[in-house]
Amino acid sequence: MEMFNPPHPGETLKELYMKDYNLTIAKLALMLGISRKHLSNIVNCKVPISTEIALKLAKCFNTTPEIWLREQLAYDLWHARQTVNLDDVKVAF
Amino acid sequence: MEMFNPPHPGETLKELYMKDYNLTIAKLALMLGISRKHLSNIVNCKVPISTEIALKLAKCFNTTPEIWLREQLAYDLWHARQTVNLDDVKVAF
DNA sequence: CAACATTGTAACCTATTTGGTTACATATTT
DNA sequence: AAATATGTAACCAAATAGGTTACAATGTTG
Repeated sequence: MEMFNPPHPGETLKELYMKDYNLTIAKLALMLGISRKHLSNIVNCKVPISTEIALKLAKCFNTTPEIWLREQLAYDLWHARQTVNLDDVKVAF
Repeated sequence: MEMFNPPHPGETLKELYMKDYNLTIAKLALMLGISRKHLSNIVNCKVPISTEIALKLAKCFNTTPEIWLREQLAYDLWHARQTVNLDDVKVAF
């Protein structure tokens, strides 16, 4: 159970990939075939990376789609822990 | 990249957990605090396990939520690969 | 067999999410 | 100053997650 707020994969995309390849949001959006607005929302951590977009990133940057989705999963899970109430869930033993 | 259709986590839930603990769909739904219909859809592989439900399963069966979500991820990814068209995605190098 | 428990599913509903377009104002570079 | 790049608002559409209620079809068991 992670103690600290894991990074949003959009941050990784921006800092580790777009920076290295000198890609603007507008250029990369075109390359991926998604809207500039949506990519902007991704790199600003406003929306999650979907399975479909993970596949596109994977092809574009020659990664696995899993690295994007596992980072998204960690991010989502951390935030869900802060909000989901489990008090009424019964334990099975 | 997995060659074969990975199992839906609902199958695991049914075969490995509900069977062991002798839980019916109706009983477990109550314990988790979700509707019987929704749990039925999960164990019949009709709908995915959400982050929230993974947290509930984790508390109920004393697992990590990750085991449910990673299995879901593998399932989703495999199916997305069969449908998402990546032909128009440009490679960044 | 009769009674009961369990299940799948249909019909319906609501809120949220994913993604798009267009337009405009603000940065940031050159 | 001109050109480029960005954030974001106002829209919109399709899909998703999850709920309720009701009913028919199973299984199970006294």
